[in-house]
Amino acid sequence: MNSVSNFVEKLRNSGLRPTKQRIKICEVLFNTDKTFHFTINELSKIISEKIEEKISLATIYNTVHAFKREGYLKEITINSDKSYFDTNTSHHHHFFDNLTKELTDLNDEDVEKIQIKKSLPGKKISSVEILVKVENE
Amino acid sequence: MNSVSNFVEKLRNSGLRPTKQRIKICEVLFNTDKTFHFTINELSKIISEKIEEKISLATIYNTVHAFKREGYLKEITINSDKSYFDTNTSHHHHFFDNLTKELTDLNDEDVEKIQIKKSLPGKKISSVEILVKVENE
DNA sequence: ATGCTACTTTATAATGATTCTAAAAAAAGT
DNA sequence: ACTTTTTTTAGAATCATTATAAAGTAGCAT
Ligand SMILES: [Mn+2]
Ligand SMILES: [Mn+2]
Ligand SMILES: [Zn+2]
Ligand SMILES: [Zn+2]
Repeated sequence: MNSVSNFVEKLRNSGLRPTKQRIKICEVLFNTDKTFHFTINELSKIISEKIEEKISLATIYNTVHAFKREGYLKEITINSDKSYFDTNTSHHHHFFDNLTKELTDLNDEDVEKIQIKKSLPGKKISSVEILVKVENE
Repeated sequence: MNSVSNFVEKLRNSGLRPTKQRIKICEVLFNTDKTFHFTINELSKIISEKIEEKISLATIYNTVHAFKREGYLKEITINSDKSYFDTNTSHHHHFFDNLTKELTDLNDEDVEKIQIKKSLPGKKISSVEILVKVENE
């Protein structure tokens, strides 16, 4: 489904030249039918496991941030400890299990339409995101 | 409204003895009718401006975290850059203006009841929080 | 293809928030 | 007053992230 030409397009759109390292990063991020959540460190580990040559952290940070800027990745903020990224770029929400530290998608359709009855003068809403924290029953 | 005896109670409930430094921190946090949002660094600055003697960062961190643990403060996570705390401990949501970095309360009553139509097996919801990002009109 | 230039990668250093440490100070207990 | 426990504090350690600057590579024009 996602092939090198697709990665090249994503990189170019993000203002990045398609280098060997960046293509490798794309393979990990986009060469799957399932979307997933990751931290930069996890991504770095996945890359070093799957790939013979190592990619420096600086390159990974730069590439991930460029993709985020362009909208090919979303950043999810749960707590101040860690920054999570998401390859699911559709508008959606999250469950977070504080015990297992697991993030689960909560699709927009799975939430009754949210009505905000307050507004701020001179401001308009640019996004509404819900974080549902869960615990064991 | 909030006086020293009230601060002493909050400290004791949080497992802390009422020392001079901790009472000063309470005065900044709780000796006001308005609730507010702050970062630890901002709190540290406010304290050093309002008070002759200086309180070490370690003491401020420890005290704030003890209050959070006990529920006298809430932590609000907007992005991974900074950790915000909130003296408003009622269940509520937030507006965040990414330009001004300003946080504004959005009361529970100002949001139409949220219905989550999906559930995770073996898990129950412990909190639902909404973050509304705003931008200039 | 060759060379020129701009972009990229990388190792390493810097930064900044938070936490840890251990010694001095303060408070509590006897 | 003396002893023990708790607290404060300065400074060190840690850890994620960002910056730097030198060496490598890609794109483009000859
Ligand atoms: Mn924290
Ligand atoms: Mn970021
Ligand atoms: Zn997601
Ligand atoms: Zn608030």
